[in-house]
Amino acid sequence: MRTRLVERAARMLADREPVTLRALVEGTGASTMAVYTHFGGMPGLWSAVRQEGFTRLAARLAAVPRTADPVHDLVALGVAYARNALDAPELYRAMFDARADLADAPAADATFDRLVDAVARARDEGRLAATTDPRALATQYWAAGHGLVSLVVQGVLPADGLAPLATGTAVALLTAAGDDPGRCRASVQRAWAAG
Amino acid sequence: MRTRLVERAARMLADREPVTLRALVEGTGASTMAVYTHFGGMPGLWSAVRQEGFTRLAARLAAVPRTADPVHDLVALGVAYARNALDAPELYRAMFDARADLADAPAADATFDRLVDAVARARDEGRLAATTDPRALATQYWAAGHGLVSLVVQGVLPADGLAPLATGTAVALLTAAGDDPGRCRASVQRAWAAG
DNA sequence: GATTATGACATAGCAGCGCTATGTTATGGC
DNA sequence: GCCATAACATAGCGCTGCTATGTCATAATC
Repeated sequence: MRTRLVERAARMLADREPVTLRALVEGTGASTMAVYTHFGGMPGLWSAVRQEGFTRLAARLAAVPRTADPVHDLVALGVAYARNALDAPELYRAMFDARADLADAPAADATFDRLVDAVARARDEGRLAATTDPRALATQYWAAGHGLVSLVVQGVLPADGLAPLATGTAVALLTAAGDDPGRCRASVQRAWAAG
Repeated sequence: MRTRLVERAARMLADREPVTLRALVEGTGASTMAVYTHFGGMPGLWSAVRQEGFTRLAARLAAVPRTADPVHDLVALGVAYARNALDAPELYRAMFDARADLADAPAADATFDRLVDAVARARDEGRLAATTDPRALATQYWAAGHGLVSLVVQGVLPADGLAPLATGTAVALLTAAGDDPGRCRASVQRAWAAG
């Protein structure tokens, strides 16, 4: 029942239907109380929906294969992140909604650690400078990607402009971290072509 | 009356009070109808609040002095942008709220053009490569800044981590656009120290 | 095996929300 | 002087999330 409600909320979100208490339980056979017994209320439901969003994102990132090129893999994570967001824009907005509870942070941290690890690997394999702080670079990388994706999801930037902007920013951040410009650009473009 | 309601909404937003129709008009002497005669409803009020937010941002950016160093000025715009957001985080969130109407875009475009002009100047004065597309670089610059500021405003990133992350990203983007790394870093750090 | 405690469910109704229909009043043009 | 118009107030609608209360099935206890 719990999972059914969360999945229905995600479906309604994707269908751009307003997710209200009564509309949510309608069709499930349950009454409005189900939301309170399982989630304690609507904020609890939204928290569960965000967790679901991060779970789906984690699955996407886990599906990104590890190749011999760590920079390519790093960018491939970004591409998967962007595709995940654009495939379910309303869910992405819910994940980063202003009313989001910071208690949901662990779910986000797990996916972020995947990014930190990818940066650390690129550094350890010599593509990035040895002085690179994986956590700091991953944060810059993520924040830049989040900014671009947010603006696209919101309709401020056109979706077809995302790829060139994201590649430009990725190349800038990674070459600043010590990667060879030509090699970096090749890795980045290969990752976007594959995604 | 119009301006009074908008300013009161901004004040309530800053005070973290929920901005509801009845709470808004209470204390102004007006009734709930005032919101409908002046704004056509709550969405219209929010639109006006966002316009007010962009107006204040434009005033902040206009107050940034023009110096002999175009890269310094470019970063100074970013610093002013960040300070504006952190001084009124709820207003910033409202400006980029998911429910924001794209019809409010012109107000945002005006402030964005200020950034494009600053990039174009840096290019024209030889700090950035002649092939630099001011609009594209400004978009990357803005998206990265928006991503960082959004995460800080939301509490995901600590506020004291903003400066180093932002300087790192700015240096990466600007050196990738052709600026001399050492000179760029000096300009960036000077702008952050001044702001 | 009967009893009781517990959790999940349904029903009804609360206060609050944005909004609208209707009535009132003040201002400006003819 | 008359009236059109805009701005205001009042009352009430449908909806929201939520809670108080009642029902019922399951499981543990003696």
